[in-house]
Amino acid sequence: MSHKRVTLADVARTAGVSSTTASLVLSGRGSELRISPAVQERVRGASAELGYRPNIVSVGLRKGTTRTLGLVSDTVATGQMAGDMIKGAIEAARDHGYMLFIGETEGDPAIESALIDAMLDRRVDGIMLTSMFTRTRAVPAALERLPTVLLNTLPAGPTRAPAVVPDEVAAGRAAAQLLLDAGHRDIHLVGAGPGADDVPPDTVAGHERLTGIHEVLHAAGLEPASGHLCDDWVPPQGWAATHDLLEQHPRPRAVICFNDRLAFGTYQALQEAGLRIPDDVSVVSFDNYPMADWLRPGVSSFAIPHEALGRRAVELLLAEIAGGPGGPDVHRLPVPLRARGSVAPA
Amino acid sequence: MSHKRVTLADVARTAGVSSTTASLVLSGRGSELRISPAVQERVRGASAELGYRPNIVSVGLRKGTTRTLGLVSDTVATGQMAGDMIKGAIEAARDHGYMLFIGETEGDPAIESALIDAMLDRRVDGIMLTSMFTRTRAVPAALERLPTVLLNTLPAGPTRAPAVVPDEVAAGRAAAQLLLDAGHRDIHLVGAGPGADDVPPDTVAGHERLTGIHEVLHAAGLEPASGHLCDDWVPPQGWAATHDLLEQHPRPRAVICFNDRLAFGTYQALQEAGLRIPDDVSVVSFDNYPMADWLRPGVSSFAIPHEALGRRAVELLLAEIAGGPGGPDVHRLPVPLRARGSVAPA
DNA sequence: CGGCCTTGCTAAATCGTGTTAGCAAGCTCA
DNA sequence: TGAGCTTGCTAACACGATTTAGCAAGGCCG
Repeated sequence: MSHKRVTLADVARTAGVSSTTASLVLSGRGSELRISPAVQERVRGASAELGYRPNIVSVGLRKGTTRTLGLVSDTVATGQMAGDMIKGAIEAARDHGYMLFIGETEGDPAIESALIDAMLDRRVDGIMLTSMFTRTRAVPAALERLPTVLLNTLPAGPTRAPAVVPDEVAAGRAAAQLLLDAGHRDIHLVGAGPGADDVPPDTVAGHERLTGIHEVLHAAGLEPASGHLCDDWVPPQGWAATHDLLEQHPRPRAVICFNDRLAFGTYQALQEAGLRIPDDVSVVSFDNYPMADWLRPGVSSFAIPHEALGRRAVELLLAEIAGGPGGPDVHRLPVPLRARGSVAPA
Repeated sequence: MSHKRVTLADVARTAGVSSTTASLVLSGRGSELRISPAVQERVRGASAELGYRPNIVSVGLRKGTTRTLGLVSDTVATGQMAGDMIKGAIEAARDHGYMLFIGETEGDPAIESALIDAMLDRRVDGIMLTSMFTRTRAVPAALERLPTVLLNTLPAGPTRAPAVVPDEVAAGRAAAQLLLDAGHRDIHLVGAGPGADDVPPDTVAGHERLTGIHEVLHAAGLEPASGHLCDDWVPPQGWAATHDLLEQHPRPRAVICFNDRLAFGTYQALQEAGLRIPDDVSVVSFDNYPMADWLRPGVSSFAIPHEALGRRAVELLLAEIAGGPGGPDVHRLPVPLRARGSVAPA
């Protein structure tokens, strides 16, 4: 608290002009309003010399804009996904001179509402509504008049807000195609399937990945060789599902796991059964967690572009703030394959 | 933009009083300054009826306090650790009516400096300097006059800022003691050791855990049976280190892995060598990643209290903001054991 | 010579709140 | 009865920027 921050009035005094003049010069409207080049130079010099930085709080009061965005998430503690998505958002925001408030609702509507209020109290210029697993949700009424973007989330009802999500259907198609191209015909599913409705509740990813897989298999005149629904996609369930699979089909040749944690369980079960990857069984998976690299051999996995999702959401939000159209478009980002050693020809 | 937000002046007008009176009543100084109960009631009624919420930007300009904190991290994308620590900080902040700016430096001093400036521009009330792996760092001069707390980080030089870190020495002691209590005498180390200086550079956790392990072993008249330094604590290195270990000692009985990712690699190598956990080998580890639960059997691991660290940092910061002492104390939080099935009697 | 335009700058209002100083009315009391 | 006190409230300024309106000086022109 000792040193006071240098204020616009200080700059003006040093340059020997009024603070109006200083403000005009520093906001670039100097020439437009006929401030002489000599004075402009003096103001800029004083500003640089004193190390002047405008007080954004004051600007916020005057202009109603705070160069601040809010990110409302259901949880930020879901490992890599959360981290990368937030990282992308933070970086994109910083690139444009914005800062990010981050809040967490734990799925509680009361907390969410309080959080949104807290952000509105601080006059954020826009808000991103995020979920750490892709899902569908309604947009709170309070946000219909503030620039808003849905991140990793699809709107439940009609809304002005655009959405940014990974293109999971395409990823599902690519996963099935990858195995078909390797010559496999009997493709087992761990995590969801075999029917189109055999997916964990409330998860968009499961539904869309399965849709893509079905599309490609049907086009080739095939059905999944088997499907094993898991309601929580963690290694123990992947292990159990693969265990079931092996009882019905002792020598599977190709498995699609619905994410890398399931794949971890699948690896454990296959290895305990004495089956080698990829020589005996080919495995392909989704998410591209760090774990995909740590399994032996690494599992080929489709990488959700978390960082790009966060980045794109910020860019859409800034466009909306700048007065862009901001239609309720759904932006689907590609989910590229990270090939490792888990797929071999049939 | 359509509906204007309701302002203090609106409340005052509705209640038929001056905005001074409304301000006094709503800030609780009404009785102190002899506003009659009847008027106080009217003001509060009007405020509730209109749904008045003070404009924090304006308050910030007037009082210089924004009810906002900054969290400056080297990276937020390091999985669970980052997420939980940030989650703890966010929740503690919210509990006290504060919001959190989160920024990421990627270890670049220029970005860090720009980030701190951006937060100062927005008049944060205090800043937390965080690292996602425990390390030592200097406090930028710009922060010596703003309330500051180091989170998961120790100060390199003299500073006013207190620090919050996990008590890694105690965790190291407890790990060694756990194996000694189970009757083990030959204890192998994967990730660091055997000598006190055999630690990855710049990591406080490695150094302190090793110190604790040494303390307990020495007190029992023992030395580590072997030590295997890994410069990056990831599964492939854990696998390689354990591979080395098995060449020197084909039948190890007890292993301390310096984190769960190393333990993952150790599991892989032990299982490939046909050794069973815990019947043949006991394994204990640190960090308590989700992965610790996913290994079969789960690995007993010392849990870094990430959420508590974040929470405590916010509490210290708020105490400092409230004018507390804010001495340069180092707060060490306990690192409790999460026992699973990876340790058996010798 | 008086009205009008241009040039180059500034005074003052504004955003929404907190805070200091003080005012009007009624009461007390010598 | 009038000085002084209490009660209950408000006017006005401050925070630090932006923005609107406008002023003074000089030149031009009929």
